[in-house]
Amino acid sequence: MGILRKTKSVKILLEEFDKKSSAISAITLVERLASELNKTTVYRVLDKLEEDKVLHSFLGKNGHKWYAKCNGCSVSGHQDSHPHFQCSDCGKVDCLSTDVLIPKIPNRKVDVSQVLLQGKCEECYV
Amino acid sequence: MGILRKTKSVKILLEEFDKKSSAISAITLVERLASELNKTTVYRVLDKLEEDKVLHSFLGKNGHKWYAKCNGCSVSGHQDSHPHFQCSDCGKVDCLSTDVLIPKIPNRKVDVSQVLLQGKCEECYV
DNA sequence: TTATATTTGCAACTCAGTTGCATTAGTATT
DNA sequence: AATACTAATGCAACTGAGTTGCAAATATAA
Ligand SMILES: [Mn+2]
Ligand SMILES: [Mn+2]
Ligand SMILES: [Zn+2]
Ligand SMILES: [Zn+2]
Repeated sequence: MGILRKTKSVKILLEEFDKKSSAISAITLVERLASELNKTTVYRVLDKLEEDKVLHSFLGKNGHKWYAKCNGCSVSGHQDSHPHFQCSDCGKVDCLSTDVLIPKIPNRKVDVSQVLLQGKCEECYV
Repeated sequence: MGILRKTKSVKILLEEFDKKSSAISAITLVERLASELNKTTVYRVLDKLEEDKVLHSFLGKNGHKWYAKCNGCSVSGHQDSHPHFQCSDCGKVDCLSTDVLIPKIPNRKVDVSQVLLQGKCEECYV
């Protein structure tokens, strides 16, 4: 059922995602907000913001959870199947708008695709 | 430095991968072999078999570790950047030989790509 | 202002994976 | 075949991301 009330926790978390457009790991949010919010609350609010399609989540290269703002998404149409890029130098993670075409796989029906690219980001790329 | 000795543990683990060609999660191996091998040993031998390019690893949809036999890989040329497919029905995970083409990403240098597809496998696909 | 349900904090838990260390067992040498 | 050497193993304890149950706090509607 998602977010029902505009609580302090919701506002604090949304502010973090307004500050910059790149993705933020749950771990980072928990430690960055440790003085204001409880760990459990952070995880629970992130969950609900995802249900509400305000954020979307994916797994980074260690299998840890990352969240990013949904861009072209509404409740009617949710577009979270884009690739993500994690910089091996600075660790920054971004949503990519470039489409990765998944070819037809023989004898299989593909429903979901997760693409995580790694390399150097714009700032770290000499 | 990888595997140096042909121990009982190495043989037991390699047998599991000879039985069938699909990938096996570390969790499954730990519990399946619990009566013969210690959990720590399973993880350590898997690590070394990967160093030796006998196996390769990747993360499944929950961020848990999976291993599969390397097919066209030698020590000189290791090809582990193929896509993987996890069946949402039966849970089976396979290496795919179909190539997923990663387009050029503006201002970024892509070194590694992880592609995990989910859907129905050949047996579960009606 | 009161009533009600949602949200929060806390502490304890889960579980995949790791680490330190003493013991065991491959392997090469005699 | 016995010895010495070192890698590999088992065990127990640990780590850390994420979860759960429950009582207290707080947003919202009446
Ligand atoms: Mn994204
Ligand atoms: Mn594979
Ligand atoms: Zn970078
Ligand atoms: Zn299946």
